[in-house]
Amino acid sequence: MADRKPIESTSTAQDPLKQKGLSVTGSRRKILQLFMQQKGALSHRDIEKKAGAVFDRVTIYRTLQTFLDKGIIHAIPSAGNAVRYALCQGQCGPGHHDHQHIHFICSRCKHTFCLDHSVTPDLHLPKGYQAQDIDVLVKGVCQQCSTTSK
Amino acid sequence: MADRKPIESTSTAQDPLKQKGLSVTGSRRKILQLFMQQKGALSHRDIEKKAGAVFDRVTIYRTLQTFLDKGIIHAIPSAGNAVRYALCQGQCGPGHHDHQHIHFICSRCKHTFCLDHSVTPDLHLPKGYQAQDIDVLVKGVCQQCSTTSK
DNA sequence: TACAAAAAAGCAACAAAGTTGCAAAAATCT
DNA sequence: AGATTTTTGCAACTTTGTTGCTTTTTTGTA
Ligand SMILES: [Mn+2]
Ligand SMILES: [Mn+2]
Ligand SMILES: [Zn+2]
Ligand SMILES: [Zn+2]
Repeated sequence: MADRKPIESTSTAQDPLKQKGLSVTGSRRKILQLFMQQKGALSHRDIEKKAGAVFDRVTIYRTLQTFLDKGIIHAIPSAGNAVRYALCQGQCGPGHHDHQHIHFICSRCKHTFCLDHSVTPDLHLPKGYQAQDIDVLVKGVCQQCSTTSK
Repeated sequence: MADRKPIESTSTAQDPLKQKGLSVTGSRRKILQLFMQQKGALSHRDIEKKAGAVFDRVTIYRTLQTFLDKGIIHAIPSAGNAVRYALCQGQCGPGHHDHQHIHFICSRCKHTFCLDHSVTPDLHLPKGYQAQDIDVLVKGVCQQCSTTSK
């Protein structure tokens, strides 16, 4: 007896990963935790840095893909080559994402935020175009940056 | 005399490149032409393929950057790693882009379109957030794909 | 038209981002 | 605790994007 401590599970069944039907591993725990500790969205690169050199790059890619598949995180498009990811709010699940909020990209601090209480507006599309999914990206100055300094 | 044919210039001054203050070169001509022949948006990759192996990859990157700077094309964000580009409509210029249209990404044919006569809607943002620029991305089925077949 | 100056293209080398197959390790199930 | 399934790490590779430098092309001017 004495040590063993498989992965440090609080109780057992109410693990958020378990609930989504995922096995609980160190990298998944850590990456999920990073998202939860974070106000803004994270890129693959951000995670690599924040996690330290503990996990392989490939593991991070695969974990992000798994989280996407299970409806735990969603991808936020970007010009430039830096897709970012953020936690889903609740109605998402395996193979099914449903987001109605706006994404805000601060041109000062460069962070990306989910504006959780915003709603994507109704759009008028030309005849023949059928919308399935809408992403609204707003670039500007975030709350933090517009109050802090200048 | 006989041949020389510097770059095949129709008349001289009314070249769209000249008008934007750019020198006229083979790659700029060709790439601009590709955009004009095209209904949808083009990625760097698309251009590489359509241009054949005539131009160096680096030249294409630099040409795209130049066109962006001069307000000739605009970048369309994307999840996944494939930023696309499309011609600007007119009010754009050096260091200044102003677009009010919606971008439509067809999940069937995978093409990206500028919906030129659409308008980005007014948004209600939380207090403290100041919008500078808005991108609306709609994923769905395009006109072509929704009439053609099925 | 010819020449000098300025700009762009091509090349090479590199950096960053993303993918795949496979063997070892860890998590789960019984 | 042991067998089974899943995930991880590693290596090798592809794709995408960047930078410095030299050669070539374009442009403006004589
Ligand atoms: Mn979001
Ligand atoms: Mn457009
Ligand atoms: Zn900010
Ligand atoms: Zn289509």
